[in-house]
Amino acid sequence: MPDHDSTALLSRQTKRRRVDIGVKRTVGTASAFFAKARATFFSAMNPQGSEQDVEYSVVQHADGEKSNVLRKLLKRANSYEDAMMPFPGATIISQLLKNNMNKNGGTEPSFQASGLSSTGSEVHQEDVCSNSSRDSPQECISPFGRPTMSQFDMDRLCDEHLRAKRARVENIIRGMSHSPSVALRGNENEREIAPQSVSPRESYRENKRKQKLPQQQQQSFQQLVSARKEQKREERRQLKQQLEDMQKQLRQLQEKFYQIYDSTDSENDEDGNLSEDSMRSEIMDARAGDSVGRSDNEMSELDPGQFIDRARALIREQEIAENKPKREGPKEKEQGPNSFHPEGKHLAETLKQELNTAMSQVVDTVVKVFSSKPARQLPQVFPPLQIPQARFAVNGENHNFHTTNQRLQCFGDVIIPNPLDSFGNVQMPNSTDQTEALPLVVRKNSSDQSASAPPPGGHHASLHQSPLSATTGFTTSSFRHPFPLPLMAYPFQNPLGAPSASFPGKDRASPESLDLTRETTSLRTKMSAHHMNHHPCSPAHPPSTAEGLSLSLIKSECGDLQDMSEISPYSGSAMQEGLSPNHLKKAKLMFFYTRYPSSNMLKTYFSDVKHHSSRRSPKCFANCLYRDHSPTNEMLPPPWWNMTAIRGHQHHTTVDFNRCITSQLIKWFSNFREFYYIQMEKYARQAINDGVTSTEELSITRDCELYRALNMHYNKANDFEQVPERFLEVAQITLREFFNAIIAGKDVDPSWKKAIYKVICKLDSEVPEIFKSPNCLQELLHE
DNA sequence: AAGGTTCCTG
DNA sequence: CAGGAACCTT
Repeated sequence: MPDHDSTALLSRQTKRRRVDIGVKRTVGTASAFFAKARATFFSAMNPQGSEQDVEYSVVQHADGEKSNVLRKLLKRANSYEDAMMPFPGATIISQLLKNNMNKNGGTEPSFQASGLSSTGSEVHQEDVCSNSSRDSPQECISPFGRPTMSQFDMDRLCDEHLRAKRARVENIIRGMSHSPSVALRGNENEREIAPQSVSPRESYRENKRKQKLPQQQQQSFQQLVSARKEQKREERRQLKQQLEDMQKQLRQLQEKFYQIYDSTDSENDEDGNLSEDSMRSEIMDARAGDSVGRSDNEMSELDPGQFIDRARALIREQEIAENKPKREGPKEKEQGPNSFHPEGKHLAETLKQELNTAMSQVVDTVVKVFSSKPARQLPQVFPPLQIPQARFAVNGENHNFHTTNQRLQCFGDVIIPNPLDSFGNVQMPNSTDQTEALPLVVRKNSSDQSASAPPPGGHHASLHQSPLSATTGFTTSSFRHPFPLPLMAYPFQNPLGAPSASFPGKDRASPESLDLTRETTSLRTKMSAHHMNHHPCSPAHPPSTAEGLSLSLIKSECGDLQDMSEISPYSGSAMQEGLSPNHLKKAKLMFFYTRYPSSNMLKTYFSDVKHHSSRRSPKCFANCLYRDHSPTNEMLPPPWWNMTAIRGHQHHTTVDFNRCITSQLIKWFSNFREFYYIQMEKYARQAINDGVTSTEELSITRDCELYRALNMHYNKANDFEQVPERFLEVAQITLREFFNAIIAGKDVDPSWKKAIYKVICKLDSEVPEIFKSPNCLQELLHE
């Protein structure tokens, strides 16, 4: 119970001028570094970044133009020449931006036309902003406002966005390059951005927050990042080498291709061959380095389902195009190529084979490079690489989606052009050049869900239809695969995923997913900590892998059978090993009686919860453990404080889990109060705005708006019909307190609400005995 | 030091 | 709703 003694309260009110009021505390070193690392990785690791820029017609427009994967590959060969050759000594970033400029130049300021832009630029922008501070947007903007001695100054066509992008990217890089060996930029621009203007306000804020630990983390992060960078450079060299070889091959193929196409072209001009015309123009476009922002836009705005459909259509079209380069009638389709252009068909076959072989090599090599790297190298900064592969496996197993051929085509046609499109957020940052097929995998699932009925009896079906009573089949299989849950959970807005990894875009808003959000998110806790209890590391994880996994990943990826079986809507009769959604519901109903339950009270009323286990997230658990065992009593564990540490201290878990589960209940009530008071303040102010002058006019009835809002929150299904009258009284008192305080102008005091809290906490009423029963929910809701 | 509370953020 | 940080009380 909070101390609401008046003197103490006074001192609290005066002393506790919280420095964090209205202040965004972004000492989130981990996330900042993660973001930086992501950015750097992208720019440094990705010569393909330039490829993105020059990879144009990912998907053809709706005007009927035929698509041809081969053409794109050929164009990419051109692109490499365009991108790499003219700037042998330029930095990657410079090339990247140069390409952007070329593409955007002269036309509209199409922000989305470039590979770095569309979603990518947003990512970068976000990163930079969050690196500094969200409260001072000037910091993000300031570099651009200054006169920049850009090496592209001469180019009048360069618009603001491009300079901004450049500055942002380089700003990120600068932040990363603590090691002198990584000099990714060196022109005058950096010097201008370099002195990071730290506003007094921000430095004040920064000083207020603890810095010790972030520094610790920074050091290890820096070491890891720089080590990683070296590896990446080496890999990049190798990959570049390969790509150059590929370029040569492709160029040769391209020449052959042109010859054939030109000959057939001249023979068939009378047909007004669309595909050939468009192809020629496309080639011209590619050579001119024009922007094809439109197709990029189309891509980025495609639904996952549409995306897949598009990709498939492309594949079909490509095959058709290759089978009948002459655009025969349907009847002659079969024999046409043979009879009229056996040579053409032969060449097409040869080209296909060679391309497939070449692409296979590239894919294999890339995958091999990454799979050979142990995930533990960069546990925190770079999440493990096994994930994409696991997803591959799951995908191949469940859907048999990609033949090698198709995968190659996806690789070449869809993914490479924009690896950081809207799905870039989902993927592991370090997998940009390796997990190309991932977006398709994920989208495949989503498209299955959204576009068509769920596969009968499939995992999706069971989870989708009855997520709270999932079958054993689901859970066992989920246990077999280390990382199935995000895939499974995708239809629910990836509820099990890390918050930062939510899928952007339209596919989030299906009604079902909205309905399920609340439940599923509350399941997150269950799905995680418990797994650690019984399967500290699933057998599929060698220890090194588990260590490499960030806690959040483990949290989101692991589930197990008991978790799922306990999610039954009417559980609560059996001894729970943690807090279930029903406990949440119960707690909410209890809030109608008590706003400030003591921890002892919570323990007695949630006696059916085994307090030796916890649904608390592994991270919390880890933090608890760390707090207990840290010599310095730091509140947060360093990066190395991970699964190993947890496993090493399993015997301490009883106490820790106990504490954690209680504090989770406490946290729930804290959250309830927060909502409650926010509503009160809101309605009090609204009443004032509505001209209410006397508290007498403020009353709370069961059909007033405020009550409905509260009831909606704590009794969503409205299946608890015994909301006590006392709650209405307390709510009315609270509302009037807020009203009076605001009228009196007390809300200028930062801690003006404390006085109200003091009043309200005395108004708790006794919680009925029935709430002590493990079956209280049934009894309460079904009488 | 530990537990609890609030504020803020995602 | 959870995580995290700061602050308060005991």
